[in-house]
Amino acid sequence: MTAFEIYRTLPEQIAARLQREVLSSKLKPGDPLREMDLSERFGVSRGPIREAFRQLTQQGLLVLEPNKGVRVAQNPSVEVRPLVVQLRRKIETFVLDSIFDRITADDLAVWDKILADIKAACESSDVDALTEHDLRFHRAIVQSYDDKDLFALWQPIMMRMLMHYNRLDDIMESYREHKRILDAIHSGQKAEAIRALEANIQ
Amino acid sequence: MTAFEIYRTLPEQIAARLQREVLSSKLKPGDPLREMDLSERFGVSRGPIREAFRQLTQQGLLVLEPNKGVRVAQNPSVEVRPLVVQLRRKIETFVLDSIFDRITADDLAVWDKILADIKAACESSDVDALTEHDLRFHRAIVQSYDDKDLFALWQPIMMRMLMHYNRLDDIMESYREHKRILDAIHSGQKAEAIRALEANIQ
DNA sequence: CAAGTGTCCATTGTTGACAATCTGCAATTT
DNA sequence: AAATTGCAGATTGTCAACAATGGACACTTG
Repeated sequence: MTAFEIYRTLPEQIAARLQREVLSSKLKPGDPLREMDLSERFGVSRGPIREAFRQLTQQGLLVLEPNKGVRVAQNPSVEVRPLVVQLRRKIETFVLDSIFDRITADDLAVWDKILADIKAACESSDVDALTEHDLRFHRAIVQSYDDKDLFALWQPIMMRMLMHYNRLDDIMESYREHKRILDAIHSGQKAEAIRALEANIQ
Repeated sequence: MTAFEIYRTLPEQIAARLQREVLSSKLKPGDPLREMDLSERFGVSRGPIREAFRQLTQQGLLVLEPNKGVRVAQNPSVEVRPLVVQLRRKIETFVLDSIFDRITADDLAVWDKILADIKAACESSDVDALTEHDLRFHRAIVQSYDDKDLFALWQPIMMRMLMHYNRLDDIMESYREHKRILDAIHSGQKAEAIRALEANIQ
């Protein structure tokens, strides 16, 4: 189902696990995370846990208060959310516009595969899986630009949009939106692809 | 000269010191930072150093490679820089537009004080001081919106624009640009203030 | 009884020792 | 001679013990 991913370091593995739990609302905004609990759970000392906390804080999923520990971040305020949407649109459309003529068959094959995962998640109404593959889809596009700075700026914006993913009444609509993007790319319609991408980001 | 700032934690103090050295190009892109060197220099163990590294990595000033340590980040690519400028404009104009009618006399007094520091830096052609006060100026505006998410998204964008601050031939122009912003705010001209702010961000 | 003070306990902050990993160079092999 | 392997030193990764901090609750004090 999900592509096998390699994590080089212990903290990365731990951060990935915790990321899932936050994005799937298994961990809810405001929930405290205690270093010792997690060090027992993962069978490591507190050092790697702290490093994982650092990574997730950078992504905006956790907030850190000195001497008080970390908590799951609150959702962005309703006032700021429209701005976050605009920022993400600017970045992702910049990427798609820039790379459009350099997209390879390999790129598309990967994206098609992720689209299939999105479809499967939608058909089984698995919201958590949809969130995960939605993230994979857009991350794959952004990373195709291959610029560390761009990715570093995009990631915390994306994370803030993914927290509590419940925009759609009809979950299948998410599949259709992503399919429109890839269909347009397949047929070389740049403007239409960008339009479909923007429509998906809201 | 510079307002006294309180840092709650050891890593914050260390991060602030290193931030200055990166922004003033005392530390240059690609320079490696070794944990043990810094732990000796600051008289602390490696733990707080690592935490400081984490904060600066989040800001985009350092890049971390597992098992290889951290280096000073490279400047953003010329292709990405225009996008970074647009993102920063979107955020700061959003803030100014949102808070304009709620700006207090206290806010303005603080901003005027920073403007005076900018003026002094320009008059003495102190580029490092100008960078510092330029950062303080815009940070003060963004923080007046009082939203953690907004600030967290803005900071790494700002940092990437500040690395190697050498946009201007005439350094005094920086003072004039900031003065135009505050003049417009003082006289209640919102549209003009936003225009001046956008002109300053490039 | 309200406001302030002190103590205890849970939790994070810091440290130094040890383990794992990477880099550069020299010895070896083909 | 070119490529590969195997050390040795430098550097980061991990750990467990100890110190410092913050919050809750009981206690004093007016």
